[in-house]
Amino acid sequence: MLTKAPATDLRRTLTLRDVSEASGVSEMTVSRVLRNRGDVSDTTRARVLQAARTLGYVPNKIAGALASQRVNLVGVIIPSLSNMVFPEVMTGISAVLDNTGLQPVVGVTNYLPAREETVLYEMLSWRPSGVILAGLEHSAAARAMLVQAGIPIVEIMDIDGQVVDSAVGISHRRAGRQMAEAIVASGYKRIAFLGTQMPNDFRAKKRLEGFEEALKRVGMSLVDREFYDGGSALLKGREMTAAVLRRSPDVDFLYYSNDMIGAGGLLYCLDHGIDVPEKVGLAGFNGVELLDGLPRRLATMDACRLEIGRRAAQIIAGRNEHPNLGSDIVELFPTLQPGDTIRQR
Amino acid sequence: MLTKAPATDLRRTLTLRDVSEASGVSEMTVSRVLRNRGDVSDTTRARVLQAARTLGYVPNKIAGALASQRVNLVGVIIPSLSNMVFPEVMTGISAVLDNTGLQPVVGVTNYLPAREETVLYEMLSWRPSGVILAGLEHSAAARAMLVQAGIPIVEIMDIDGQVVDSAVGISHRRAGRQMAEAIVASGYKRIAFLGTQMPNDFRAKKRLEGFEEALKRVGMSLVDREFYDGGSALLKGREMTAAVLRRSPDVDFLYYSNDMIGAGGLLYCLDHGIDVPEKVGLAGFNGVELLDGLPRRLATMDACRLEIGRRAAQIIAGRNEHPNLGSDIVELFPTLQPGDTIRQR
DNA sequence: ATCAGCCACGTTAGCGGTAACATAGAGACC
DNA sequence: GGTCTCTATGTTACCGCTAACGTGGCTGAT
Repeated sequence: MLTKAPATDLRRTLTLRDVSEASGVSEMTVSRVLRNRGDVSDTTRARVLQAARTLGYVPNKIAGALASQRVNLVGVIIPSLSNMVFPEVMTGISAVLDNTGLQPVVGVTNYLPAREETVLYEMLSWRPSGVILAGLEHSAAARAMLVQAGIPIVEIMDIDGQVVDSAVGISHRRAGRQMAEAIVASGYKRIAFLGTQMPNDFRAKKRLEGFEEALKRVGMSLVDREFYDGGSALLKGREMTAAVLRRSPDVDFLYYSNDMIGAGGLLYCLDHGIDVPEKVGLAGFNGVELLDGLPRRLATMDACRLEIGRRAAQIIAGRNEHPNLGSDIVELFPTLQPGDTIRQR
Repeated sequence: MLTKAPATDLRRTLTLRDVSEASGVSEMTVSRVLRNRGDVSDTTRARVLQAARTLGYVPNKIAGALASQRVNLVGVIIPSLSNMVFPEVMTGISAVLDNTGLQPVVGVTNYLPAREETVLYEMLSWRPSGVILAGLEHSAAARAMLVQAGIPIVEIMDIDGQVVDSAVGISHRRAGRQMAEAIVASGYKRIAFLGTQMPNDFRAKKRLEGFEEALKRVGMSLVDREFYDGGSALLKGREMTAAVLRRSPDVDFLYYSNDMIGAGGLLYCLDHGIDVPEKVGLAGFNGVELLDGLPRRLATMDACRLEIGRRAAQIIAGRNEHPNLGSDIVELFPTLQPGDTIRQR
């Protein structure tokens, strides 16, 4: 005969009632103790905590959230984790949220708008206290959900475009322009662009637009361009650089859409005895920590990633405490770090 | 005078009742349509979907989860995102879970046991369908929670130790041993170790233990060692390598605890005209993609990160579908990639 | 002594869904 | 035609917790 588990199955997950019975007070009092809310005498509090601890009780936030209509989660939607840029944004976000009782929950879109839509839908279905998401370009459905959600929304990284609610970022168009101006000012004449193929990396696209615009203003234009997608960025940087230099031996500057491929290009040039920055200058974008370890410091522009994360989290946290605060648009200004790969005139 | 919002506030978040009223059927039928469960006529289904879409209804998973006692979340607890190793594990996990209706939720511990404990507590309070977490070393409280939780638990990366429930990983001790054997077999005699300071990176520690054990077995031992913490790993690799070569000019092999500092060391050696691998050999650990772009391929050992993520997710998904499946311990075997930085005899 | 006021706790009624069961209506089958 | 079956839908009772309010007992001012 099968042994039926006893009525009080030891493995059944515990509820407030279990703690309440173990400590001889009502469920409500236990709830008050565990949330540190309302008046409870010290002796009762101690007894309840003791009971909860020995039982190994873990509150059920699902029930709590449903009852209180409060969820301490903040959705964070980013295109990629392997990028090295978003982990730093996350660091900024976590640093701020850690002091607020709010908690970030990450979703990754892989630069796919359709995926962004489903990730957003999933997140909103958990009724978070706010959403932080990268970029200003979203599908119509996603935008509608964001507007409808009735919670603070912060779009990060970029401010060149229309904002749903709040935003923290830099102008990538301006960043591209600034880099072009610096390159031109250093006397480079024949400039090539090497970048990502991804049609949905709108920020890289805007940088390129700004870059070309600034060139055009002084009567110049790109002499070559090369795109890639997928694979090891460092390796791709080498390969693309080789391809461009072979095809256009007379280029004197290589502008990369990110530091990783720029680093690959730099290593390639050094390997092949190309005089950097005299014969060929190089620049990337992002200011990733990795660059510190390269033989020469690549010219780049800091994308303010940590600060973007921090400010975005502050907006969410602020709106969470003071619900009638308005929306907020914060523009940050990246600084150009010339490094050792742009000629100093 | 202030305009009071009308009774039917348009910004109030929608419920099943709203959809039910808009489509003229009961809440239950709406619920069935939205979950694709149970019999619903095609005409009703179409009407309900239409209503839900035009209203912009987003289901409340909190209520759904409470009622159904089912949560489609899988907690994933990892030490760090900036590491380059965990993003790849995540890729493996996501790839498998995407086909199961389960969804990963990431928590980061920064290699702090106390933080692991709180992250785990937070996660369990949402009653996920499973937990995947890195490493076998946990605080007593964390271990107790894992045991109590009554859900599938998969510890990943490492299998040298005691498993709570299921595990997928490699033996880091063996990996260290294998690398030492390969190095010794290539004729190197004076070997130094360069690694992380972090007292809680137990896997790096185990690799070193295995490494030293294998050396000891052939009557050798490390001639020098150097540790770091924080900062750009690539740069630290350079600095540590410089320090070791200055202090012990006669070393002929540098064993790094990870590829990133190994890459820094490699760049340093190449910069300084040191003959690699004849005068000095180098090896790292992990098999990160980054290495493909370096001037020379660093010797390393693949940590099977993608596969670890996949297998772990499979275990969770399997247990989720067939609750009476047992626990499972999967050992994977990393392959040594000699690259160009170990002498070939 | 009386009673307001407060403290420490208990009671009640949901939160927004879903499981489980109930039920009306349309065929199917004898 | 009557019973049976099946399909499409509705009803009821929770899930585990918390907001809001209720209450007994003690304190201290009057």
